[in-house]
Amino acid sequence: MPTPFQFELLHVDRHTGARRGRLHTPHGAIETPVYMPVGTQASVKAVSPDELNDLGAQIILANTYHLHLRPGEALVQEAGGLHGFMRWDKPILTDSGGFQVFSLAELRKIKEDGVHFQSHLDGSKRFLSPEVSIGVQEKLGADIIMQFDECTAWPCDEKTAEQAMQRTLRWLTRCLDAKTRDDQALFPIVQGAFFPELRSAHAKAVAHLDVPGFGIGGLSVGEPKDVMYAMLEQVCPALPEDKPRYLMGVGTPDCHIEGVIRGVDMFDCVLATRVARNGTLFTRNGRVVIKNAKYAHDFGPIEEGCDCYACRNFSRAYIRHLFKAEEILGLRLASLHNLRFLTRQMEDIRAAIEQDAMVDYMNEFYRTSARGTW
RNA sequence: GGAUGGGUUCCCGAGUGGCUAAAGGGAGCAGACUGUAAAUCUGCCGUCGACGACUUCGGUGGUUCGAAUCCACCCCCAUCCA
Repeated sequence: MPTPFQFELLHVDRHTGARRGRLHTPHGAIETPVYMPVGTQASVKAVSPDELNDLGAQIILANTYHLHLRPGEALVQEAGGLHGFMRWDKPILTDSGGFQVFSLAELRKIKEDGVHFQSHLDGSKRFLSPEVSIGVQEKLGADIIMQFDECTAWPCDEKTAEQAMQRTLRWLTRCLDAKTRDDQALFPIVQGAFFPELRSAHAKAVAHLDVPGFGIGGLSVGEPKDVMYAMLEQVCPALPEDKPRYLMGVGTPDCHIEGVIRGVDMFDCVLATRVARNGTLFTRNGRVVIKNAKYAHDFGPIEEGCDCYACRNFSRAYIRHLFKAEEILGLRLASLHNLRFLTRQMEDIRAAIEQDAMVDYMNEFYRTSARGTW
């Protein structure tokens, strides 16, 4: 019986170093590399837990800040935690609210003690700190919880980056001190913006800690992809091999591949579901904007050979019609397809790593959808 | 037959002498979206050899330096009265 949150490194691709692993949690094991759908408000938008299960999702995210505001962690706890509340019995990861420090920039004020927010719902003043975030996350009851961090923007000057990094480090100590449950895994988050020295320094500063895994934050916030990849090359080698690495907020299929070959094990991203709701579909040949007139008479599936519910049953022409007519089924089908696309991508990546064939997988990927397509 | 109100760019609908190729909305077309304030947001939307030119506001003729806007006649639509 594996110890809680044990990470088994099952295989490393001989040519790229891509990792095939298994992370144990109280709600089951997660095969890595993994893509984790995002359900900010305890719901992956437009998709039911059964559907997530059917398309192969292993773990989903929820958000501390949003659930703290509504319905409040006390209610979720009363419902039996997130698992009981949203009827998802596989692993859940909650983000700490750190990203909202970044994305709700106009509505917050950062201090050493914590961050004062003005609620986007009713304008009321709210406060989030390492202690508050951990307290909320313990009530929400996810399997993996994240430290409260300070995420910086692109571009970012070095002084700001270092201050945010140092603060994130100090906040980590407070998060670890505030933590009381031992059935939840707390991941530190590596910051450092786009400065290689800061990135590796931060990674080294947390690498020795007795924590079950690591988040890599502050990336894919607008910087060129090559910059992000360069940062991963600083961070991953500095982290212990026997712990999972979670690249937060990424992303696109090509970023997943580039992340995996640099040693990333876990990814999450709203892109697939957001873009789906806006009518963009992922295919092996790149994005398909289904609303475009050229699909009006296209009676083939979104993607030939795709095993998702949408592709098995409906045509591009029909889904385009649903979007034009603003029928809710359209965005549901698109969401199901994109989520299946990414979960299948990870299934394929895992299989490729096991056979030391990650290079072949990558070459085939870039053959059908050239760099820049995404 | 009479009265009244109307006919505006694909549709609806502002505009009543120059600042009007003509508000606004819809439709249409295209783009964006990476730890979700997002079923959202942005752009285009008369034509062209396009920082300029040309053609448009039911039709014809007229007034005027200048008209979708004023005048005359005609055509059509709606409602009401006979």
